[in-house]
Amino acid sequence: MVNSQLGTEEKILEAAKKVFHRKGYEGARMQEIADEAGINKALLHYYFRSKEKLFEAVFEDALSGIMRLVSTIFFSDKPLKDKIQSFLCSYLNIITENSYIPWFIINGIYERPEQIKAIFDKQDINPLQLMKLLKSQVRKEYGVDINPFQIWLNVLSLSVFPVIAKPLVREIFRLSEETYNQLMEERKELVPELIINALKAYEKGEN
Amino acid sequence: MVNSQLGTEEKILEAAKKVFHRKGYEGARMQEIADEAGINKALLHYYFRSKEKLFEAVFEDALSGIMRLVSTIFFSDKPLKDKIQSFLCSYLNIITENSYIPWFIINGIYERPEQIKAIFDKQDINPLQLMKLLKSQVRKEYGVDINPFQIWLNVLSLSVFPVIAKPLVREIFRLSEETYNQLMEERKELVPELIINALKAYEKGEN
DNA sequence: GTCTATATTGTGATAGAC
DNA sequence: GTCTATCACAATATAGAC
Repeated sequence: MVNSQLGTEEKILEAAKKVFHRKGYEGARMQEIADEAGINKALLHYYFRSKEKLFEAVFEDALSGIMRLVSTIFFSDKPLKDKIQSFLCSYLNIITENSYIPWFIINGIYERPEQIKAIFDKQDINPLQLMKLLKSQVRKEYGVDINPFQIWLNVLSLSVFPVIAKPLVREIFRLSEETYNQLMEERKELVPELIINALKAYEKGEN
Repeated sequence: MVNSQLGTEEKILEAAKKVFHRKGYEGARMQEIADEAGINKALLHYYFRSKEKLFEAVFEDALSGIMRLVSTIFFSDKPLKDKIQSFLCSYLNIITENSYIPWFIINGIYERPEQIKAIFDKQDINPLQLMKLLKSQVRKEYGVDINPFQIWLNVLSLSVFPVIAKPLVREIFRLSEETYNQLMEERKELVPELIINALKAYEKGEN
């Protein structure tokens, strides 16, 4: 049950986030969202018309959140290593309270590719700008020319995958919640070093 | 429509793979599987009794495939870098024809945690054995003591995430299928180097 | 705006003929 | 073993009272 201080629309949105984040579009049930919000199904349709529209609102919220985080950090003027570390820390802290979001976003494009593509088209942040910046920053700080998409894939992979695969990895190796969180904590140092080391190695190889 | 040379049970299983891999449990429809197999719904139940059981067969197949690949490569006696590279190459080649499998497996534990845990319990390969081997191999080859889980997380992250996130990344940056595949091809060299560089850097730092 | 009741369709599963 | 027909129920969505 969601905080009853909120207006009805907000209550619905908060409930919908909880359910969609956890179950995805196909797995989510309007009834469950209504229960979670402490209202009945009819009101969901009164405010959002359809499951599809409600999902859209939830997805847009999650997407804009992560995009805002990325652009705030990576369009700043800190050294690259600091950016990567800030991103990782902020990301992991957000995820602590909302660990289903990364899966939810990736899952979205598998479940509803057309709808999600339309949502992306509405975003105003230009991701190619970020790649340009990344490329020039690497050239300036490390004196090497590297495909920025590869660096970005590395950053995302090392940051996001361990969060998404957490339930699976925990099950495979029988790791406690605590043990796994400890691993993630260590990665806040380890991942930036890994990526920067690679750039430095490249730097030496080039000269 | 699946190859009509196969027996009915095999036809069903192949059709079920196609549909479940692509849509997951919740998104899949028994009707669609029947159509894909060129038979009717009743036969699905005749052979597999329920959607749950059919899903179980498909999931076990996918899981045992990837586990067999991992253990074949990592329990061999090649140098670590060769193992990582072999894994990445084999993995990416398999994925080329079956690009939904990584998502399907991770998604499974979000959609059906209890069922998937039971399937894991039936697997006979011991993953902790692999971590022990990894740890001792790193100590022998690089003279450093590192938490093998971190190394393994890095290998998996850098190999698997770019496959899972492919539809999303392609959409965000408007990359063609061809361009993205080219990126992946480059990673067959890039990723092993990245991981090995990190170990070498650690080696120097320790001495 | 919010509720109850209901329409409508989708979907897993089974019965029973052949 | 395979099919058609159908059940039983779940799920989205709407009608209409208050």
